[in-house]
Amino acid sequence: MMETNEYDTYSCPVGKTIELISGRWKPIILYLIQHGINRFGSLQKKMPKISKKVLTEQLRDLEKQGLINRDVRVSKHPQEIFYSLTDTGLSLRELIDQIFDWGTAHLLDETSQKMAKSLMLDQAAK
Amino acid sequence: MMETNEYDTYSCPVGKTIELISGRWKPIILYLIQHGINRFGSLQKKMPKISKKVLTEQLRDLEKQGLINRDVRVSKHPQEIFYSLTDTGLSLRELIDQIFDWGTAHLLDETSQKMAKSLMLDQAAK
DNA sequence: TCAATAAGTTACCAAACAGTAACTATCAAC
DNA sequence: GTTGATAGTTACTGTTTGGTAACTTATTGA
Repeated sequence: MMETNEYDTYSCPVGKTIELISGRWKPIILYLIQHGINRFGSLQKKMPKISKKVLTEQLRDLEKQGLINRDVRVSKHPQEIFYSLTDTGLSLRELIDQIFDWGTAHLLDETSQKMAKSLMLDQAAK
Repeated sequence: MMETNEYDTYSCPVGKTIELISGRWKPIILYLIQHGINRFGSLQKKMPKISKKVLTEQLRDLEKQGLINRDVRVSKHPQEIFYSLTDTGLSLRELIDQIFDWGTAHLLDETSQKMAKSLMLDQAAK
């Protein structure tokens, strides 16, 4: 077997996958969109600490990466924009759930444990 | 059910888990250590593009995070240092394998596919 | 016509992260 | 006492990421 294998970040599927969701807010955004929070404004309300600029950036990224769709309804009063998960985005969410499970099992401080519980109720009610 | 849930990156177990492995080289380092590449020098040989500084930083990080052990053998000629996975590190590797599977299934360019095949041989031979 | 709402954009700033190149410390063998 | 190996450290630089605050565009309803 080849002993001279060389490893680089550019050819590592793990690194590339993590890149997809390593924006500070991306896992949360994917989670919220999957749960029907699909407007710019309602996403902002759920994440009071994110700025418009960064929210726009991360949404554009996710769109470019093929994880979400951006649909404009021009027919309405002020134009309305709806975000939704693509198939790839949905399958990635399943992976993120596994990451979530590992995290709640291994990272034990009070804040994240509290969060974990409230999220798990949501998961159970899916 | 509370509709006023607010989401923040500091209380998200997914974000925290991803932080553990979001150093540019960390998934690869964990992979190599698990496969017996456990010396500073041999790690460097497998990742020719990493600098000593960054390799040191990432190893120190992984140690602080409780994912690897750093053992010094002073008895020997030039002092020898051996890295190994902790239990947490090992369980994280299993998660990383799932991320790996998702990545190889969904990210299809030639370089990563080539890499994927060679890594899968290794996995099969575990 | 003027305020309100939705969904941004722009300019600017600070911290985090990755990288290069040169230098260091320790010991053993020659 | 100098060379070579192992495992770093230091100083400096450049890029990426996230953040603030103010401004913009389009449309509708009072």
